[in-house]
Amino acid sequence: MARTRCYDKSGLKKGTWTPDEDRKLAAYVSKYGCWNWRQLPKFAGLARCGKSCRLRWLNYLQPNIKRGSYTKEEDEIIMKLHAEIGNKWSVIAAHLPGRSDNDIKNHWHTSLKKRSTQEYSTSTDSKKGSSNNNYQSSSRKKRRENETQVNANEKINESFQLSPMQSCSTEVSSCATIDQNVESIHGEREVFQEEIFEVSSGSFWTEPFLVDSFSTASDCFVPSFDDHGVFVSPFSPIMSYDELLCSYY
DNA sequence: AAGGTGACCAACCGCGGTTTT
DNA sequence: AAAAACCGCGGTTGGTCACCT
Repeated sequence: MARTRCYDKSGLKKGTWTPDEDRKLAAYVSKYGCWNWRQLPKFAGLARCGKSCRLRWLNYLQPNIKRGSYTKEEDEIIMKLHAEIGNKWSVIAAHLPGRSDNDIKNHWHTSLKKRSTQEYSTSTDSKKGSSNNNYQSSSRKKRRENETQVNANEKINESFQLSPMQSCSTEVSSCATIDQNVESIHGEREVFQEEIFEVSSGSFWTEPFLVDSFSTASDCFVPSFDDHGVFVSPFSPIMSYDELLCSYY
């Protein structure tokens, strides 16, 4: 499913994340936390925008993220909550541990929405006598045009039924077992040959960024500075490659 | 076998809200 | 108080796979 690689005007990479990028991001966030998404990619050695990093972390690299098919129970919860609160994916996600809002949103659009409209139409079509299935169009473009129309209609309906609810999406920073996530996503464990990332700017970040064995939550990092504004390093001395592998395995 | 279409999913974009300066 | 920076959310797009004709 590789998206074509491309770079935008400012040289930031777009498109599919590579295993290497995942490792860098996972390692960085697990070690230092996400104290500033916009700055993070620079220090993590990634040519990505902060938004992209945040999305990747929240949806795929975060510990305990659940991938794969939805259980019947999960489907029911989504259907029920969606009927109650509409497209509040982050709220719905909060009720489904391990599922990201993006994932739930995709799941809704690809399967639950159809089911939902089918159930709706079976309950009303006995009177109307015709199908309102919007997936009959012959081309993707037409289908999307139809979906846009459906969405507009849904919005009108939702505006009458939405109740205010606070977003409670969790900002992460549990830091365990990131490497397992990366591994499971890419289906392989690659030997790390380039674990030490030299960071180019500033006294703070001239410390090399070391991907170690992905430490625990307590290691999450909040930058601190001394009285002179000089960064106080949380880093331990650089490990040798052998030490690194030992700690990793 | 090849082309068309639907389904799925990863990722980008724009906007609004919140926090910081 | 205002502007800028940042964050999070929801909508949308585009690539790939699988199935059908």
